[in-house]
Parts: sequence; C-alpha cells; structure tokens
Amino acid sequence: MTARRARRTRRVTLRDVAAAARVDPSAVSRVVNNDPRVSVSEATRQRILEKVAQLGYRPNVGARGLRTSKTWTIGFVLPSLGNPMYEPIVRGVETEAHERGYGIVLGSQIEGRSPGTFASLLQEGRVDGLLVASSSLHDDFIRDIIEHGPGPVVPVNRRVEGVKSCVVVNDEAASAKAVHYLAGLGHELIGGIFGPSEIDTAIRRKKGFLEAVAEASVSSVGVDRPGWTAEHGYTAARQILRDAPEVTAIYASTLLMGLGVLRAAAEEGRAVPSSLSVICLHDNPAVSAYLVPPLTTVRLPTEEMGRRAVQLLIERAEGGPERAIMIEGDGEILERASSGPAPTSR
Amino acid sequence: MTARRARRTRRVTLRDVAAAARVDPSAVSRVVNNDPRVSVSEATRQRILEKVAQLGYRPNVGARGLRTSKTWTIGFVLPSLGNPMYEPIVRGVETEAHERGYGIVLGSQIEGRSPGTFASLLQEGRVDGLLVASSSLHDDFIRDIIEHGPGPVVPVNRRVEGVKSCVVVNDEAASAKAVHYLAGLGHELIGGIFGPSEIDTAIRRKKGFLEAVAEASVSSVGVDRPGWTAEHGYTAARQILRDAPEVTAIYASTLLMGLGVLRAAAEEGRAVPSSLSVICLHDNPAVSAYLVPPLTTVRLPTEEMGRRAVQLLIERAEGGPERAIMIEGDGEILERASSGPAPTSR
DNA sequence: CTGGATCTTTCAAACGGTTGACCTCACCCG
DNA sequence: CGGGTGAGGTCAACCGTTTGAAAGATCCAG
Repeated sequence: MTARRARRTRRVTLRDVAAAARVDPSAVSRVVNNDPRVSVSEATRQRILEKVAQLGYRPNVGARGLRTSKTWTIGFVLPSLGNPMYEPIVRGVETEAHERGYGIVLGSQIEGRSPGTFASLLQEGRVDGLLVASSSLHDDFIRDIIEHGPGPVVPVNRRVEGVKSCVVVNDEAASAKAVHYLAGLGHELIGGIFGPSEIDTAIRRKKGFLEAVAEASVSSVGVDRPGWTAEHGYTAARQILRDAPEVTAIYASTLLMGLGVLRAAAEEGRAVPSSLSVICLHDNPAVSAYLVPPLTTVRLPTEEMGRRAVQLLIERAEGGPERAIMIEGDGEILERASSGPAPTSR
Repeated sequence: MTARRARRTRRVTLRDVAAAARVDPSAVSRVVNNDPRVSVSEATRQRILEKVAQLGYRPNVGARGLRTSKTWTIGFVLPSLGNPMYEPIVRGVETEAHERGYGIVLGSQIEGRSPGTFASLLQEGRVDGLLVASSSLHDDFIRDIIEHGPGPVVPVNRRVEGVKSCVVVNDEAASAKAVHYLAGLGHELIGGIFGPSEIDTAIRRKKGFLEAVAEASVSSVGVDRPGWTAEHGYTAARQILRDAPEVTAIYASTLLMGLGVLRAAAEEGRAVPSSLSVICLHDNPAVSAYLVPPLTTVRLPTEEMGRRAVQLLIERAEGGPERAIMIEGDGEILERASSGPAPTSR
C-alpha cells in the first residue's frame, strides 16, 4: 500500500524551532527579531538560525500582531481596477509595502458599499491603516471612515476637506503644462473635460487648466462630468464639438476620457491631429501608445505617489504627525500622434 | 484650554463588552458567534447584543484566527492590474469573498518576485488559501508555491499540469465561436494571435481556433507571442499583415492584443472593418466600446469565474476535495464596428 | 424537602508570539 | 574570599478569542 501524502504539513511554530535548537522559545524570538536587549552567544545564534532555515520557520503574523498590535498589513481602498491609470499607483503601493514587510489588503469600492465596510478593516484589526485612492468617493464618505476607524487613514491622489494627511501629485501644474503645450502649437480655442466637480482632484485639474488658459491668452470651453470613464469623455467631447466646433484641441482629465474623445472625434468626422489635437493627463504606455492614433499624454509620477503614500501611512501608524505631501514636478509631456500644430485658419 | 481630542479610540474588545454587560467574556463570544451548543437566556442575550452595538464591538480577526486557525482572508496573486480583462475577475473574487466574510490580500506578480514571496502568505498564516490568476507564470512556479505553502492553492483562468483544482472558462469554445463568426461573414483566410505557447490558457485558445478553422474549411495563419499585451498584439499583427496580406480577418487572444491589432492595421493602411475585420476574446465594455473603431469581442463569464474560484478555495480550505471547474458557455459575441463581411474579392 | 435533570453562566486552557524581569554562572577585583 | 558585573539564557505574563468542562441556579417530580 503506497504511503499517502501527509494531509498537510503543519505550520512550523516558534516552539518547534526552539525544541530543535534546544533553547527557550524566547531565545528564538529574540534572534529572529534581532532583539538587541538580550544577548545570545554566537554559537546558539547560529544553531537557531540554522534550524529556522532548515525547518522553514516563518512567524505567524496573527499571533505576532496580537502581542504587538501591529498587523503588518495595509488596507487599500480603490475604485474599479478597470482604470489603467491605477496600475502604476498599485504597483508603487505594492512594491513599497512589500519592501517594508507589509502586505496589502484590497478594499474595492463596489457600488453601494458603505463606509462601515472599510472602517471595519481597521476595527477588526485586519490592517494597521488605510489608503483611500478613490477619486469618486464623496468627502463625507471618507471622513466617515476616518471617524469610525481606529487607525490612520490617508487619501491618495486626492485631498479631503478637513483631513490633513494626503499624498497627491501636482495635477494643477500638469494640466497647465498641457494647456501651454497646446497653446505653443498654435491652438487658440481649447476644449477642457473635467471630472466630478465636487472632488478635489477634478477641481485642481480644472483650476490649472483655466489659469493656464488665461495666462496663455487663449480661449476655452470646459465641461464637467460626474465620473472619469471613457463614456464621460465621449459625451463631453460630443457636446464640445457640437457646441463649439471651432475648437482645435481638447484636453481630457484622464486617459480613459481621452479614449472617449478619440471616438467622438472620429464620429464627428474630425481627423486627429490634423483637425483636432487631443491630450490627456496620466499615462499608461501599455494602452496609450497603441490607440489609433497614439495618444499624447502628460505623465505624472504616480508610482512614486503610491510609494510615498505607503511611507506616510506607516509613519502615521507609528505615531508620526499628519502631513500633506505633494509630489513635485509638473509632469512630462509624452508627445504621440494625437497632437499637432493647429490647422491654419483659412 | 481646549480639550485635546483623544489620541486614538482604543479598540473595543470582548472584555469591554463583557464588563459592560456584566457577564463573562465567553458568554459574549457565544452570543456573537451564535454558538448553538450553549444556551444563554434571552434576557442576557439582548443585553449583550445591545452593548455590542452600543460600543461598536468587532472581533479581532487576528486573535480569532490564532484560536481557530482561520484567518478569513484569501490571497490573490495576479499580474499587472493594467490589463482591463482582470477587472471583472477581481470584481467577482472581491464580491464573493466579501459576501462570505473573507478579505482579499493582493499579491501582485511584480518582475522577479520569487514563488517564496507568495508561499509565505500561507506560511505566515496571513491567508487561508491562495488564488493564482496569472496567465504568465510558468507552471513550475505555481507548483513551487503549492509545494511550500501549507494551504490550498487554486489556479484561476488557467490549468496547471499536475494540479487538479482550477477554475476556467471555456476558452476553446469561445475561440471557436469567434472563428465561426468570421467564417460566417465570408472570411476565408484568418489570422490568429496567441499567447505564450507553454501556458495552458494560450494552448486552449489556440486549439479552439485551429479546430474551428478546420471545421469551417477556411485557412489560417497563426502567430504565438510570449505575452498578452498590446505590444504583443501589435508586432504579431504587423507580421501577419506583411507575411500574408491576403488575410481579411484577425482573431486576437485578448483585448489588449486586439488594441495592438487595430494600430497595426492603421499603420499598414488596412481599413477596419472594410478591408480587415478584428475580433478578440474577453470584453471590457468600458474600453472596447470606445476604441476607434469599437472592437468586436467575445464576452466570457469572467466575473462568475472569480466567484466560483473563491467558492472552490473556501471549500478546499474547509477540507473539501480537489476539483476542476469549467464554467459552461461558449461566450457571447458582442458585435461592434471592427468586424464585417469579407471584402468581395476583385 | 430532596435529588436529579436542565438551563444558564463562569472557569481556565489553549492558539503562537513577544518581552520585562529574573536566574545562573564564570570571572575579576580589591 | 566576598561581592560586583556582565554574558547567556529562561520564566511567565500577556495580547483577544474560542471552547470543553465544571459550577450554580432553577425547576419539577417523588
């Protein structure tokens, strides 16, 4: 009769290691954690480390967390993952967290999920703190989470009224840069498509756009939308192209919106870029470079934003002060085929 | 002097509730968990529940997990989130997990992260099981995780040789359906673009494609690529269009690849769909509907795949048997503007 | 009024680590 | 030779829950 494979290798505990190395569990714990307060001879240290490696011991985070009240886990609330601009943020968050020994638990913002859902991540001791990257949650919702969650909460890529901590990029400057770029190409009437008018991120983008328009002495026609998707970009662009067909360029607040603009242009018979230039904020080269035509974008340091957000959150979890971080830089224009000189007026 | 806001509301514990309700902590525990083995008078039950609500008590998952060796958390390994086709899977996984009281911890597959990284989620007792949705990890890599992780691991959207458990959709049938659809439009030479030739998912899609090509008595020219991105689709399509310009339709294995095909077509001067039809597997309407032209796709029940995967994993974590699940259905063709009748030969 | 039987409640031992305090030597110095 | 010192290690309590078992309370029949 063949030996049945063991049902499941039991997890290796501190005690197992201690027994194998013939020392007290506390000694193992101190070696594993490099506790400087208690000395262990080099010989036993080696013996312990050897057994740790040999048995493949890994401390149980739950038990450790119980004692130290640290879970080594960060909660990350974000909207639909379908938006390609979240990819670099997630990568930044994941990488930084991983490097510092933290895990990430996902809190997708799925239709109609209440603030309590996210606050309970904190209440249940599942996470040490919460990152909120959703740019479509209402401020109240986020304040509600903060109110009921016993732990730090840091908004990412947006600010929330009354909440000091946050990590953002300079959306305002980037939007302005896009406008100046277009103005530099000779465009004199520029369409602008913005997000939900009550959300900080949308407000800052719009502000940067409008100020630059004034500064560059060009004209503009702007439209707000209650979301950031391709559909929002599409309907907004249709509206602009119908109401003000003289526009020769359109600025969109997000990559997906830019997608919608391209389609609207095609449907309205506007060739891009000869008759209409299109530019948008936030790049994801895996997508934007393969559109027809490839989309000109303003790249912002979003991966860094993710990393810094994790840093700030950990800092706060360890008792650090509230801070607002704006990552410097006005972005980099990635010029692709969707933008070009304004058509010479006839 | 104004009162300083409390530094942080301490977490409410079982003992706090017990003290408030003047009962033993164990009574609270049993009420909270509806333990049927021990009875509690209706009066005290009410008193306890009242205090629970009043204090906002939520059991600490870490402590509970320590005792019960269940973390109520599932690990989810997936590649870059930039791929819009993962969105529905993630949504399915997240929703189902949430409904069953589980949390999701993310394990992004970031360049050069070793199997150990993922296995340690299990070893550290962070999760009860692991879902692996990456269609670009090598089989060995996944077997390695399974080998070292003390807990169930379920591949999603792919099968792994030697691993029975998995959840997939019928990629083969869906690919075949795409081919028959094109054949039905009169296309007689169809290009096929596939993923990494050693990955099960790519193999099944290719198989379905080739069998349908034979069945429909049309010809084909196929290309394998070592990944699934727009760039892979782009280079593959260029190659096909150059080597076999007579093709009148191209099938791409993923949405992003389809994107690349559209761009290649534009660059080669092939109008879509009048001179070249394009279709791809897996839909994400937030993207595909806004391309120029909107992309015809085959939609598969990927959200359900995510849900079923969670179900199977939980089942396995509770001691259930290994099972392979294929979600029925050959997909639904979402006909958009990128496909049409074959150009009539001159 | 007494002795189960039954219902309600409490006790205490885990789970796997961490950590302040304590113990035991050997060694050194005056 | 006594005592101080420091290195090397162990003890035991604790973190917040769960859960088998025991203890108390209540009730009913004899």
